[in-house]
Amino acid sequence: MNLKNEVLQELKKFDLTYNLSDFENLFVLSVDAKNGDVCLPCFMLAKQFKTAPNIIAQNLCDEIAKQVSKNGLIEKVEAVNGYLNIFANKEMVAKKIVTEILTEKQNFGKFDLYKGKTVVLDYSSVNLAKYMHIGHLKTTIIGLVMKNICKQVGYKTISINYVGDYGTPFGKMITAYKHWGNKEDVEKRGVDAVQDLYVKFNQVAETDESLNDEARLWFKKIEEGDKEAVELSNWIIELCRGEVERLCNELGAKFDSWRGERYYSDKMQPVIDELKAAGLTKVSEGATVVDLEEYGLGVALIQKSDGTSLYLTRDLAAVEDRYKNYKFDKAIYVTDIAQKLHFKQLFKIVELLKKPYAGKLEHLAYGRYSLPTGKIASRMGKQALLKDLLEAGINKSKEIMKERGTKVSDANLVSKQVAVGAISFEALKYEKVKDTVYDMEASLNFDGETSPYMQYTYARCCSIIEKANTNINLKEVDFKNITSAEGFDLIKLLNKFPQTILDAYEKQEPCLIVRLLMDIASEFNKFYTNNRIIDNGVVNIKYLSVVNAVKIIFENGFKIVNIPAISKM
RNA sequence: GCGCCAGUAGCUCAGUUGGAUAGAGCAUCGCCCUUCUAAGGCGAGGGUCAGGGGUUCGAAUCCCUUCUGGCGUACCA
Repeated sequence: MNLKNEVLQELKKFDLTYNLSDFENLFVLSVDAKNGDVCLPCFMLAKQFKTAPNIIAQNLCDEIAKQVSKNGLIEKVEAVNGYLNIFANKEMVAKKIVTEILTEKQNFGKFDLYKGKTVVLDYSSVNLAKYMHIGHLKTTIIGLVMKNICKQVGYKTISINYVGDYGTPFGKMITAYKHWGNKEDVEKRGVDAVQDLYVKFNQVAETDESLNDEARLWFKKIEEGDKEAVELSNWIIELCRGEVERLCNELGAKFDSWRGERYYSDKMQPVIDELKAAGLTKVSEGATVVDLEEYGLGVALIQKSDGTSLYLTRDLAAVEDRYKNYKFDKAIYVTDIAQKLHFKQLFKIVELLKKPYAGKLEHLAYGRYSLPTGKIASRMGKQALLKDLLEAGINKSKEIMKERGTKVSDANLVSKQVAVGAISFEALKYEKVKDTVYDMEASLNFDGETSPYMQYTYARCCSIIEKANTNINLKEVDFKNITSAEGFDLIKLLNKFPQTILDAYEKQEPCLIVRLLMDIASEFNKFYTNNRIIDNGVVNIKYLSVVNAVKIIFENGFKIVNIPAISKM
């Protein structure tokens, strides 16, 4: 239910000296339950009516108090410090919210606002020849969760892992292989060996600039279709691909398409021709560029002076292809904030070309990770790898279950679910734009505000419901005299779920959902400590209905934020 | 140099779009398992909201400015 709106509707029935319809947007949900459910700061009214705010609040309070009816939504009003605090009828509100949740179940918090529309999400998109590390976490998880959020508001979603299987990095790989690689070793150790070669390349290239020239030459050969170059790069990619696919699967990131950059290797010429025909290009220092200075976007490079393509060139070809395939209404690119200018340039060029998808492209940019020791980079070697984090999470969880003597049917599955939850949470817990120092130890601390805490709370709900083993007849549920501590505050939090989904969608901010779920977990644990749902074998139906509602919200919410719901842990 | 982003408790972060006494978790120190899962609950200490101006009934939030950090700024992605 929309508590604020319904309170406003109720207020309209009252006969008041001040016409409140002009001030509807001033009403807010109270932050603190002691100040009621909805409140009106009267300071703006004070200005308009040239009367002190506390007097206006008191006048309103007196008028409303005389008119509140026993069966109305508004139960009580108070005037405090220039605020009019409105207390809703707890019994009615609780009943309505719990009924809505238990009736709508998995559809609670679902919308069909964008029904019939398609959104394409480009996320994860990692370089196949390197290990996935903590720096790849946000794109993968935030992308996946944004997809879920888009689905939740009605979109048809297409998820694309636009993998890095092309470009200068592969020129580097071939160069390194030619200098220091050996076939057997690479075939045997796969991505491990490839990663070592990449590190070696960067070490040597620091002092020997000719190595980079060699790499660019190898990339030129790849692009020109040179047999050896193409075969070598394909070979490396196929050896490494499995590792990325496996990890994405483990994390629950499924993709509709794995079409990577390489696919566009022979589809860029039309794009370049089109840009030329539109008179947008010029040749500068031997390279083909689009000058975007007049828009404050610098110069966009389309073709290097050696004739090879760039990321931007491929992105132009890719977006054209995606529009042709999916006729999307919106496309979201989930990357690091460092690529901001790149996407601004891409979007501007698309606009200048007057493409039908101009204005439909969005860049969801997130802040970067660093390590306590400094920058994180694949060329530094194997640091903060996702596979290690996953493994450490599994071990930690197993250890705790062993200590606690928890008996679950499949300890391997549960510990993996805990680890996946912890990894998802790591990527989602803060506002996306924040730069984050990644501390493995801290992310494996399962006490306090963590994903295991939420999962554990959910397991508590399941355990109670199982033990109660009682069907709820909603008509018999009575919230008479319910207090804040008896679940009313908790119920009001549950009611925020649908609006939070919409906020998360509009702001592209998945952490809003995670934070609400965390607040619910915390409030539930208070509720759980203060009230006995089953007392001496007698089930309190009122409380049990709240537990069921909490369970539904967790299930709906967890599914969106990629945290597995575990019924026993 | 220019542009973008950030700066809140020892640490990591919230702060509902300008509202009431700035809140959580971690860490530290206490308390609570013969009753529904202690991965839990309760309590204590901890603050110049980076500094300085301004806007107004009212600012962590908006504007200006300085400082600090990150990123970008033509042949990487």
